[in-house]
Amino acid sequence: MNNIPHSTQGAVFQTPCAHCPLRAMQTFRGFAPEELDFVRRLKIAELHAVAGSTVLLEGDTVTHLYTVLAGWGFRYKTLSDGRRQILNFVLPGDFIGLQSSCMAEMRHSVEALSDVTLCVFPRERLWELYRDHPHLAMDLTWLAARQEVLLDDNLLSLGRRTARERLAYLILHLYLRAKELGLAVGDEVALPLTQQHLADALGLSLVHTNKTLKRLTRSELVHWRGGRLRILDFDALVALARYEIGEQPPRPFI
Amino acid sequence: MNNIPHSTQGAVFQTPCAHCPLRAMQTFRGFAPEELDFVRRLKIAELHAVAGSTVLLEGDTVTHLYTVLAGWGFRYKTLSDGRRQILNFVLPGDFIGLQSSCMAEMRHSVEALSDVTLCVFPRERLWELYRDHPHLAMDLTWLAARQEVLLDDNLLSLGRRTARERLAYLILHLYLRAKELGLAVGDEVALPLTQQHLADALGLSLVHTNKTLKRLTRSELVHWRGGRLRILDFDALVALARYEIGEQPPRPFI
DNA sequence: CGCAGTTTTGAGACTGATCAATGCCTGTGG
DNA sequence: CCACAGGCATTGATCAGTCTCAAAACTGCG
Repeated sequence: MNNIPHSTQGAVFQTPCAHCPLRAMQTFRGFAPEELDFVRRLKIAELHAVAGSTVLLEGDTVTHLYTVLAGWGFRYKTLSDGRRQILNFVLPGDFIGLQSSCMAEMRHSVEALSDVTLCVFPRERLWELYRDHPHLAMDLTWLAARQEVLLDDNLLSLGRRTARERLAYLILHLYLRAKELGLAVGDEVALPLTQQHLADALGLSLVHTNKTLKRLTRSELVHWRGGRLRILDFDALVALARYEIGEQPPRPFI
Repeated sequence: MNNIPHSTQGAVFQTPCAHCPLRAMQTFRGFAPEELDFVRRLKIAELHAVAGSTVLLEGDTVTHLYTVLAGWGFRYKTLSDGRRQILNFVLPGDFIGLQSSCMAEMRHSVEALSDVTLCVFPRERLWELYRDHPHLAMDLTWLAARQEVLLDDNLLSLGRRTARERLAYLILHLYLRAKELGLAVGDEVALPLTQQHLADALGLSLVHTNKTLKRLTRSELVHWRGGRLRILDFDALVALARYEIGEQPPRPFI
């Protein structure tokens, strides 16, 4: 009982829900006391995934649901010959694993980009949430709907934007999401990505991604050095990407 | 009161929920009596959209939710210069408009491909559904999660498949969805699409789509004539597209 | 210092885009 | 019954964007 090992999926809650770092943020909506209480009891563990590790694997049968507490990750799928497509990036507040409730097997994988902390919820207790906390249930739907909006945007990008526009779009997207979570310092963010990740998210080759990024750098729109992204000309990026800035009411999370 | 006009959005329910054509299908799960009763009262109208008409427009503030009862449509987004991307196709049983519950404005449009019949639900009563019918609430989440799975697949296609593979994938996807709904006769389906629609769904130009389709026809994989699609070599298509056939439990719908 | 992973660069090949016609149906009006 | 218009499908020629291959230059780290 004593001397609990420092395992990846320990029984110890390093982060009590009452002091959830997400709740402190302005972007996220607060909980009613009884909701907080329920979520606290729903959380059965905290998972620490090391940078580069696979959190979920396509084909797995998953019995847990996760909320990202801290860190960056990405969802991806691969074709049988190894071609990989990053579907989107996973940031704090994102809910992972809902798909497993409608598909027998996981249809995508999730990998940690940085060290990632996740709250773990047992899938079989999801029913309790729906039964006793309709408000939280709506929040889950809200999160799913938001995912869909992001995927739609991405689809438009892959289908109809040129490489340059696509990269500008992705950069803005990442920057704005990071900023929303307070991860940006002025016009600068630390992105734990390699250009290979960008390429796989953009549906481009590594080489062409590099050349495109170089062009964006040379025209003084952005600056990318060793994982630090700096937005030099926000408006020009927005124009280039034809970025639509969508207003959102405060986000829920679980 | 008599002589009710044959309006697009009449107050008359041509299709009572008790005899919903979807319920008769094997793919869809049944309702408990009280659920059926609730949904029946939730449905406030039936909308008939003529082929080619716009059902929902990006930027609109939408106050209704819809279930497709019959017909084909598609969701799409456009860039400010007119480039259009079809996000996915909408078939009977699909639920439309959930996104509006998290975004102030619609982030995509929906257009009818054939004449389409939709059940109309008021958005503001969604809360009642969550509060009183947790089972239906889970169904909604299920539907949203399934959407996400489809979008993920699509994203992989646009990002990493070649034109040929992409087309094979889309054709299989459409065929299997139609078949699931009993819209296929043997290896043949009537698809109310032009090649322009295919192109916009695939992220390709019209010309290249045509040439690619021609190649698929010449190699005896499919046959496409005036809106009729015929699968000539299913296995070869599956292999070409690297199509993953995912098993699904019986679908819910609202 | 040397390695492994990443970024950068150049050259050439190829996929898919664009432009420009032409052909093919189907419905309409004379 | 024919002429014609409008929407779609088809084709060829050329062009541009992106990919692949190959190699070199960097970077952080043990």
